[in-house]
Amino acid sequence: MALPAPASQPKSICSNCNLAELCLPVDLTISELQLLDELSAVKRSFSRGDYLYRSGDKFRSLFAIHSGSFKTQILHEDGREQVTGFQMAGEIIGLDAISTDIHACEAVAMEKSIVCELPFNKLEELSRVIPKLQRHLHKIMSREIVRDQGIMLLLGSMRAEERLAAFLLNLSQRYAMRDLSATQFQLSMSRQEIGSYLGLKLETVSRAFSHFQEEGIILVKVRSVEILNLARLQACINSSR
Amino acid sequence: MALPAPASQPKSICSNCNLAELCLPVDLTISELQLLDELSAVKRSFSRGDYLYRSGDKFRSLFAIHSGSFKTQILHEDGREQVTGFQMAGEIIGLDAISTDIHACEAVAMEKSIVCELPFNKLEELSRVIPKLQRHLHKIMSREIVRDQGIMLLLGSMRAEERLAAFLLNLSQRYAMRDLSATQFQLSMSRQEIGSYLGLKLETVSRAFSHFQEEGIILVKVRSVEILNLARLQACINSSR
DNA sequence: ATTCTGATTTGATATATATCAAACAGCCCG
DNA sequence: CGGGCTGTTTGATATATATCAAATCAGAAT
Repeated sequence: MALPAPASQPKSICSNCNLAELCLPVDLTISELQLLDELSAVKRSFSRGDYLYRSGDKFRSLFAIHSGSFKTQILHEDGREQVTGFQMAGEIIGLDAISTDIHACEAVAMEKSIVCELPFNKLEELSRVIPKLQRHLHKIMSREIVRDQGIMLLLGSMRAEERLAAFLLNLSQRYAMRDLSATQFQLSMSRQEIGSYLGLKLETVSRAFSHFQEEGIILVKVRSVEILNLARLQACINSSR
Repeated sequence: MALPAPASQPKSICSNCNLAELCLPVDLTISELQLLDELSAVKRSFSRGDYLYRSGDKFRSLFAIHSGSFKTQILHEDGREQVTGFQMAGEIIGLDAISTDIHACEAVAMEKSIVCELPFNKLEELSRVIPKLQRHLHKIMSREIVRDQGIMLLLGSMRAEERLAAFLLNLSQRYAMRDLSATQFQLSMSRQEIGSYLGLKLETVSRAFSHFQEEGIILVKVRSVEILNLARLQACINSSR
């Protein structure tokens, strides 16, 4: 596969956000839910371009994206930057910071977004008391590891068009999971950002889009994409080198 | 940076292995240590080429590498494979499987190796009782996420020689951490495996080695490497494109 | 020591992607 | 409504890496 896609679904931990199945953690008892309220997650909102956190910031909380979307990126001294992911509603970010208590990357809002702050200390306390929450947290972290390894596969062994196909299919699945159209959507990121994520230059991304359109696989007009033939997009990924 | 290297040190959880500071978890009280013994981690040994687990295997345990080393790799349907890491003594593998209860990648011994099996259920139970262990486990998972993102940066934005330099420096640091020479070591992996890890073909890896040698930065004779000039190797990584 | 096998190095060439450059389109703001 | 800005597309060309091929080397088995 590659970009193995949020395997089942990106359940988050944010109890008081109303994303239903997406955001509520598995099946907890009433008393467990009451405990969860202790998290009393603060909500904060962000506009396009706002930083949720920056590289070097002290770590205190994980963040559940309530609405909108973010990108995470690493900066290298010499100005190079690498987008490491695009996160959408129901997903958790900030996991990288647990390791050193300092944020290793930065998170930038791609559009108007609302985020629940989940103080990590409380999360740890609660997950000592609620085994289901503990397991949930572990799964979320592990899922991130699997996702990252999928991207390593993509970057290490796929060619440009395969990468773009994998990217589009991944978006498609994630939209579907949120009961949005799997075949028609708006991209919230630029060609340049897609390129950074996929390890390609923006011109290469643009050419790959154009080529898919010539082939009748997608319809693309700048930021709006329609997938005409999911199967052929899938097939792209298996063309190997 | 890139390949940010096990930030502080790869402390593991395996209480009854005697790797001293590497393998013992932080500072626990006597009673906590006694609890840890409940893990009663079984030790298993492996020869070069043996599988510790395969993709698709049911997940039960994490594994602490007691001695020797492993590689982990993902297989793609069409035969492509991507080495996702080389792990050495004191490091924990299997984290990717927590997500789905199924191993997402496979782990193969690179040499004679001994491994402590850490049943994950017990680990979760214990970490509910020993907050330090809980935190430790979270840090290990987070460290893996940071490591993976470093590799994404490497694969997404570095050229061949930079990648090899980053790889050698990462090995160097990890050997140093284990009180082995930071400048002279044997590679346990082939050019082909290095290539897979770095997203390059084996010939490209070989040429990069040769070029570093011509430049007087390293001395390389097939599997044995001596770094003559750490600073210049560092400098390679910042040459950007 | 000798042969065999697979890994590594090195060279010649092909190819995918980057780079440079220009035209074009969408959009904000006066 | 018309600049001007920024992002996108497209073309021409350069370049890094892959591919193909052959020679060499190292280590294992005999």
